[in-house]
Amino acid sequence: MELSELSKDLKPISADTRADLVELRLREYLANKELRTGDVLPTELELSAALGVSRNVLREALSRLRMLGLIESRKKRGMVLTSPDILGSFERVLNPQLIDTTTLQNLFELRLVLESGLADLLFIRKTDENIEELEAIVENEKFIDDDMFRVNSEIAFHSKLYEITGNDTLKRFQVMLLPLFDFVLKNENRSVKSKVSHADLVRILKEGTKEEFVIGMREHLRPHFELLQK
Amino acid sequence: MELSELSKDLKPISADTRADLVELRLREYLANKELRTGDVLPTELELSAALGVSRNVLREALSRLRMLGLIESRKKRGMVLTSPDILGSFERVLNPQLIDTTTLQNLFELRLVLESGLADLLFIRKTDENIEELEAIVENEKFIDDDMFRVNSEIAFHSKLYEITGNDTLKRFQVMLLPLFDFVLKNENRSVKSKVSHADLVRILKEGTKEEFVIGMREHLRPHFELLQK
DNA sequence: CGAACTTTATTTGTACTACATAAGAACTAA
DNA sequence: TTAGTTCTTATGTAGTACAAATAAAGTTCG
Repeated sequence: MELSELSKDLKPISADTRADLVELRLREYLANKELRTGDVLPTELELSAALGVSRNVLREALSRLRMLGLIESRKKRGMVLTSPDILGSFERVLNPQLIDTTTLQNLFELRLVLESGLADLLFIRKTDENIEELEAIVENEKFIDDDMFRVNSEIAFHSKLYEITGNDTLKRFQVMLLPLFDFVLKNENRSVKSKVSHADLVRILKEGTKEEFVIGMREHLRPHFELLQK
Repeated sequence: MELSELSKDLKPISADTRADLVELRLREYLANKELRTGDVLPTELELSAALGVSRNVLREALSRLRMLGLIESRKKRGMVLTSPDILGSFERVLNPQLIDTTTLQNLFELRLVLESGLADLLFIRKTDENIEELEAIVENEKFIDDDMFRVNSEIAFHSKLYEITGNDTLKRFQVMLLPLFDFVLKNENRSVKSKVSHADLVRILKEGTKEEFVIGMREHLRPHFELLQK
């Protein structure tokens, strides 16, 4: 049984350190007090006194919040709340070597779900310029013979799709997931080709309907989904 | 201009503290040494000596890695690498009050993209039991008169869909996003009803084809997408 | 000899002190 | 009023000390 599966039934006994508790309390404090971006927090001395912990422990907790982008601290002025970078923390954790296989599988599925669902956003946000860029990528593919270049082009095409959505969060998310799927991409080229090519997708995006694109994209991704069914 | 937009062009000057640098170095260390789950790290004293910082600073950095779930530490034995909970850090940051409006919008779109793309996974993983549960939820909706209960049922239905995918990461992600969209759900009921109801979706899932479901789900979500187009 | 128990050594967890550094705030002088 | 200086305050960093837990070594007794 996978570790991630197991830990659902068998939660680790709460060996919480003071820093863990303080971090929790601080986040509760931020939420309950309904503090907003720009508001200033009490000083470290006040906080550590109120919480009954050493400044040391408090700072370990604050260090975490600082990493998450929840707070920034400036000398003399104190600490201020900031708008966190929601993907920043995610990025730090995406080490393929450490993520268990179940989660990797989940993320791969997640990517397929995302790409299947892009159609509507694409049709809302597409521009002539975007489509030309896609066409350029497809045009290049004709002359590619090398496997590595083919993978790169594969990535370029799908990346461009995300870009067209105009959704930066989505786009960043995709970029972060890319390195996780190196091994998948390597198998990809040897597996059966889709009936629907990149060129087909671009044509549909340019002249077809959303419905056609949804079907087309699903067909394009079909080989991946078939891998899942085993 | 939004803060998140601005900070792309105008990156904050690197006021990195020692803890920031140490955190970075440690993550590089983990990646470059190709350490894996279960491997043990040097002791705090060794690390702080090697990095040339006080144990204090080192511990602030370690505290971050511990929060991310990258490491766990046990007395006497030292620190061991662990498989991080990739969504745990995400969860800590999802404070609706702090997330800027652009990102909130992006996340809302992300949710729509996900639900549009669920079809394939649903058809791969659906079971008779699951469908019965969906039918039960839909059956209940008939007798609901209260707005709050309606919202809850709306949530229950869509949550169940995620559940059927059998993808825990996806499911957890959805649960985490829920509280962000309270305000959207409140408007939702007042907006135009979809032509495709929950009952329709269940029927398609039970007896129809994937293609029909994709179209149906898109139609069901249409009111939301129309809000985006403004 | 070996199993149960005790001691030791080591490593993390917490607290406290001290001082450096930056920067707002208050004050002073032209 | 303005420019410059000093004062004050809050964070950043270092170091020491000790508590707590526990793996490992050592000891006792059957």
